[in-house]
Amino acid sequence: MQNDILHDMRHSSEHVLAESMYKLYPGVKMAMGPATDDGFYGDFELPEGSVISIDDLPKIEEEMQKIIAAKAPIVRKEISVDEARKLFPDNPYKQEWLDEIEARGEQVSVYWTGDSFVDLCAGPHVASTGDIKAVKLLSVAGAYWRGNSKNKMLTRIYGTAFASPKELREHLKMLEEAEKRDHRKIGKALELFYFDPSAPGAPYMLPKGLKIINILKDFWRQYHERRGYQEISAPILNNKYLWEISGHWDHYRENMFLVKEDDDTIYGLKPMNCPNAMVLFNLKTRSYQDLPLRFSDVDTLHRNEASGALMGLFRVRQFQQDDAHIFITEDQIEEEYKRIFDIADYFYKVFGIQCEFKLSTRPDDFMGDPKVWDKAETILKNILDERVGEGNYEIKEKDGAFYGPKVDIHMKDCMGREWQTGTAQLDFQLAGRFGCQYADKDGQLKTPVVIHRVIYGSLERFLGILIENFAGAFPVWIAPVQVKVLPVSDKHREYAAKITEELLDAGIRAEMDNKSNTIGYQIREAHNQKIPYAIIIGDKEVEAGNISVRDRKNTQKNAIPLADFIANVKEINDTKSLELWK
RNA sequence: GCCGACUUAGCUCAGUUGGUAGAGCUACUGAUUUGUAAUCAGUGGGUCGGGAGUUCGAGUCUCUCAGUCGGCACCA
Repeated sequence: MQNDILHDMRHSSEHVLAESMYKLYPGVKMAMGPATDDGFYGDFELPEGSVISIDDLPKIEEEMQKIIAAKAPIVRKEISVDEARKLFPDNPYKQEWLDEIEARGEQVSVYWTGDSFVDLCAGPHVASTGDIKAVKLLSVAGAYWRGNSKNKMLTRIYGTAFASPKELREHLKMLEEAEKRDHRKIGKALELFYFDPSAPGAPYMLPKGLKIINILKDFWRQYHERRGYQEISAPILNNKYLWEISGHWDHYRENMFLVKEDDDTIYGLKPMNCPNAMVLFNLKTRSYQDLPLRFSDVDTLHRNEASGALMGLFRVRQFQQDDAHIFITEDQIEEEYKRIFDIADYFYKVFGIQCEFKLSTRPDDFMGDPKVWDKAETILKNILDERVGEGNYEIKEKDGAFYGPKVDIHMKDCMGREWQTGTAQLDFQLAGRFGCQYADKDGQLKTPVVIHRVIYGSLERFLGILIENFAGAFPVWIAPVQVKVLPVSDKHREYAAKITEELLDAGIRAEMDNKSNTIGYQIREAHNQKIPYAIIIGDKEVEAGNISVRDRKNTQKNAIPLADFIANVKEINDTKSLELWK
């Protein structure tokens, strides 16, 4: 933890919150509550019939301020389990904690706030409630006891605390600013995509949003074809029996959209592309000399995600992955992973977006040969150590899929929430289930290993990430409209139209409005739409036969030849530069 | 799916303790022909997410369904 005192203050704030809750809601049961990276929360079971909403927070905060103003000492006491049990006679949550502490044979510690409040807690804390300098409650949510949906849902109150009111204000201001980058807001303002209540979780792509998706796809396609990937396309609907073979019917059916043709015939909308890639592998007899065999595809997938899980473009029910399934021998794992990392390195460098790598290792319910698993995990670790650096990536122990270990890439949204984008998963099982085989050098038929991999993750989610990272001001090569041509008055329209045509002929995405608005209005619009360049055409430009450019960062270049501008945009575009000028 | 909240013109939002809806922008029309972040005037446009109920009367209260938002759970 970077700042221990801040962390302690937040933890103590949580105790003050709990004490306030006991005062305001007699009968409430405090379950638990920690400090987090940017605040704290407390989970409570409210008395029968009570509800807390965000409107109740000021009242609770007021109570907290009283406790803070009293400068009550916060004191640690180590006591026996029996003593502790007597302190929380009516609280099943604390009793459950105590059961576990007792089972582990650990020392019980409690923290007293003055003599009015006590909580079971390992600490540490600040010395006095007076040390809490600035505290604010932020939101109310539901949360399952111990994170298990089979348990009772508790009421969680989120808050944060800072070393000074100024820092708290700055933090709140920062949150406010971050919200403006929300891809759902920008997507609406820039007319990129739309969600209709008739299709929850399934985005409509508007012309500009689709333009971006297509640019991402073109880039992906071109880059992968050059690196030995062969693109395929496969059915969206497959008969149930295919999903039985793949195992999805047993393990993923509740997340699949099913289509019933008649009582005996059920089809499933594909939630993943893998089974179809297996079908195509089996189309003919494969040789070891065919491997690695790389099938890529961007088919549309459907997953019936829980309604509460949906979130803009980040969590959808219909999406496209920049998918690929690579068939390899066990000996080719290292080499192929390196190739995938080469691609991933380049992609993420191009977009200039921060990402984090995570390695997920063998779970308890794994399938296959543990020796093969160990070898594969070692290979992945070594590659990550080399590429990302030892300690610079997270190892999620036992978090791999039952069929193989995986490397995931995560990116953050405007509010700091993490989303998985890329992933490269080893699969020792699927090819076997489909009876995929290749003839090896020795003439023996062997089952290939499969790598499932995506770089963007889903195009929809990646678009969301791009929007939030650039706040809608996309790099030139991605911008749906790169240049807006603005005539000062109607008499300049003819020349402006000619300029627009020349830009379009040069392969630059340019447009001009048919409406006659003042130049000030047009500049404001172009700026609000985050269009990289606005070309201004007035008397001077018509006379001199040149153009004036104002970019979205308000850099102005007057009276420059159109050819020079075209050359600039082309170079910025071709090099995928994040700058506006070369 | 679970907990809480929200859903008013194309968009962003106002609508006091229930008495049959307002603003700005957009759109349309007219005038203006404009030199760097919104030219002026006029005209349209909602029955207040859907349904049911309470009431003499509901955008405003209750129930229900849907969607959305913040979390939780889920995330092959």
